[in-house]
Amino acid sequence: MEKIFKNLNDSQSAAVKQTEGPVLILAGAGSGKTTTIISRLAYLIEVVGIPPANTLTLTFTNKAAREMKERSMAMMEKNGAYPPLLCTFHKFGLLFLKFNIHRLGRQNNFVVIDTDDKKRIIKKINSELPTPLIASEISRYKNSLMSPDDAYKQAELFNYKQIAEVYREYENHLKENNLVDFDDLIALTYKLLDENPELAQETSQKYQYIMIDEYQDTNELQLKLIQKLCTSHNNICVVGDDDQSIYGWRGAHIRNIMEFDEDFEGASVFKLEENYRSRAPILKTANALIEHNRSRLGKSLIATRGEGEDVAILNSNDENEEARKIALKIQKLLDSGVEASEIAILYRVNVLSRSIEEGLNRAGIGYKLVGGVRFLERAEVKDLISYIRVITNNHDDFSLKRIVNKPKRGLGKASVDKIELAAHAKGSSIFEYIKTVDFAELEALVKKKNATTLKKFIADIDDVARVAKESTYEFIDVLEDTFHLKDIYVNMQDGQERILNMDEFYGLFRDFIKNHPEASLDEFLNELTLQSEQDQVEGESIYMMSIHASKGLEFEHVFVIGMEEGFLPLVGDGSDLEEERRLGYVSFTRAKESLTLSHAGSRFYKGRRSDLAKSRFFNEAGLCDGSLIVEKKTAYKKGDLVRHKIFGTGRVTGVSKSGREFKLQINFAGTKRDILASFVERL
DNA sequence: AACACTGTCATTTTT
DNA sequence: TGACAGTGTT
Repeated sequence: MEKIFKNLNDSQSAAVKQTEGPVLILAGAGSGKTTTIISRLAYLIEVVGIPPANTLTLTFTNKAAREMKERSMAMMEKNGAYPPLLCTFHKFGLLFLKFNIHRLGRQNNFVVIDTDDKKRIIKKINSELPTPLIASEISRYKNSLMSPDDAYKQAELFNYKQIAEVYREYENHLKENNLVDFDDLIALTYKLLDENPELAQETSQKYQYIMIDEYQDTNELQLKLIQKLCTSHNNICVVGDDDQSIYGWRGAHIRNIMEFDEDFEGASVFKLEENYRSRAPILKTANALIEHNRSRLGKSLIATRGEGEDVAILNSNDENEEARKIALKIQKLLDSGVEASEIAILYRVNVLSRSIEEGLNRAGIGYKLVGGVRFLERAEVKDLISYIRVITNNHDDFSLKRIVNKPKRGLGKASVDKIELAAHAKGSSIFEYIKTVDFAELEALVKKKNATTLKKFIADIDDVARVAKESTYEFIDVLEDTFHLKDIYVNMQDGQERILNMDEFYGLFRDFIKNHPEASLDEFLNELTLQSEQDQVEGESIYMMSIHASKGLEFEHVFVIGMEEGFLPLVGDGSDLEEERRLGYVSFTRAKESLTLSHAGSRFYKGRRSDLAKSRFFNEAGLCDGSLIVEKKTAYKKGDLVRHKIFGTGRVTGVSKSGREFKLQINFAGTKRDILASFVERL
C-alpha cells in the first residue's frame, strides 16, 4: 500500500483511490499519467482486492501496452495467477472475436488483414476510383456502423453509390474468405455486444473495472464499445489530455473527452497539472500557446523543476542556414557532455528532415530517423509474410501473385493473368487450379517451361506446408532452404540491409514459436498484423521525427523546425487551427531542459523556392520576436452552420470582435441573434 | 520481361 | 524535388 502511494502527489493519489463510478483524469503533459494509471491498477488489485482477470486496461499502441504491463507488474507484489488484461483496443477485439465470432455465423480461425491487403482487395473490385479514397470511405462507414445498404441509400453522388457497391463486394469477399480488417476488430465486437444483450451483460460483468489510456484519441465507435462494456457497472476510468489531441484527422473525437460527463453520468474529474518534465520557461511558452484554443477544458501546467534557460529562437534565411545553425548548436551540446539520445529535432512535415539531414551529415553528427518505412512494410519482409500466408491459406491469390515470381522464375504479368483467368473460370483459386489441372492444359496456356516451373512451385509450397504442420520451429529454415529467398538480394546495392531485415524477421518468428510452442502459423500472422514496428531505442545518435511520432516521448533538448505559416500551422483543406496549436503544444512539452524554435525565411519545397512568414505561434506563445503580428482569427466565418444549446441550428451571417471573444451574428431559422462564439458548436 | 520515359502529386499514422 | 504509377520501347 505504501509502495503504491509513495511516489504519488495528492491529486494523483485521489484519482487512484476513486475506484467506483466514472472517473476522468485530465493528465497534462509530463504530469505522471502512466504512473497514475498503473498505480490505480495496482491499487484495485492489491488493496481493493479485485481479481486481476476482472480488470481491463486499453491503450492505442502496443508500445504503450507493453510499457504499462512491465511497469505494473514491477509494482505489484503478488503476481496473481492471472495477469490483468492490458492491451490495445484491437487486440481486445481480436480476443473477443476469437470466442464470439461464431454468433455471426463465422469461424474463429479468421485472418486479420492489414491496410495493404485491404487496398489490394479494393483495387481488384474497382480500379477506376482512387483506391485510397475508397479504403478510407469504407473505414468511415464501418466506424459509423453503416452497412453497405445504408451507405448506398445515403449516397447522393454517383461516385458514392459506386463506392457503396465496392463496399458491398468488399464485405462479401471478407466473409467468403473468412477475413477481418482492422475496423472489423472493433466494429464486429460492438455489433455482437449490441445485438446480444445477454452477451453484453456477461462481458461487462467479467470486466468490472475498465481503464482507457489516451482517451482524447478515441473515436465515436470506440466510445460506443466502451459504453457497452460498462453496461452493468459504469466503473470506467479514462485518462487523457484534451490539449494533446492530435489525431482528429483520423477520426479521433475530441468531444469524447470534452463531454465525458455527459456520456457517463456522475463522473469525478481529477486534474493532474503538476509537470515533472520541463523547466519553467518551456511550460510558460507552452501554456501561453495553448491558451489560444477555444475548445478545451482548461488547465495549465505548473512547473516543479524550477527555472531554466529561456526558449531560444533561431532565425535563418533559408533551410541551409537553419541546418548549419542547428548542427552547430547540437555539436556544442554534445561537446558539453549531453547524451546524443537526449536531443531531438521535431517537425510537422516529414520532408523537412531532408535539409537538416544534410547539415548533420556535413557536421558529422549521427542521427536516427524515426518513422519512414516500417519494418513490416519493407518489401522483403512483406514477401516473406506472403509466403507464409500462401502456406497457411492456399487460396490467398493476392499473396500468391506477389511471390510467384520472387525469386524471378521467368513468369511475367501476362502469364499470371492467363492463369488467374483460367482459375476463375473454374471457380477455384490460382493455387488449386495449378495443382489440379492437367500438365497439358497448363502447357497450352503458358508454354512448357513456365508450366514446369509452376507445378514445381506448387509442389514446393505443399512440401513446406507439410513441415509447418509437423514442426513450426523447423519450418522457417525449410522455407529459406526451399526457396532461397535471401539470394534475391545478394547482388543488389542495398542487399545486405535487406538480408539483415529478413534475418530479423526469421528471428521474430523463432521468438514467437518459443513463446507460443503450440501456436499455428495463422496465429503468428494475426499477431504480426496487429504489431507495429518494434521501436528501436537507445543509441549514440540524436533523434529526428515528426511531432506526431514524438507524442509520449521526452528529451532534454528539443529543436522544433519549420515554425512558419504553412508548415506549423500547416494549412490545407482538412486542417484545423486548434489541432495545429495542439501540435505546437505537444512539441514544446517534449523538452526537459531546453527548447529551440527555428524559422526560415524561405524553403525549397515541392520543386520551387517559396517565401515563408514566421509562424503566428511565436506571437501566441508570448515570444514576440520579430515584427510580424498575426491577428487572432476566429474559428468561424460567414456561412458556417452552428448549433446553440437553446436556439438550435443556425447559420453565421457575420463575425465581429467583442473584447477577447468573437461575437457571431447567427440566423436561427429567420431569427437573428448575436451570440458569443464559445456558446455554439460548429456543425 | 525488363527497362526507360512521362506525367502527376504532394500532411500527420496506428491497428 | 523526387516518389510513384502508368505507358511505351526493346
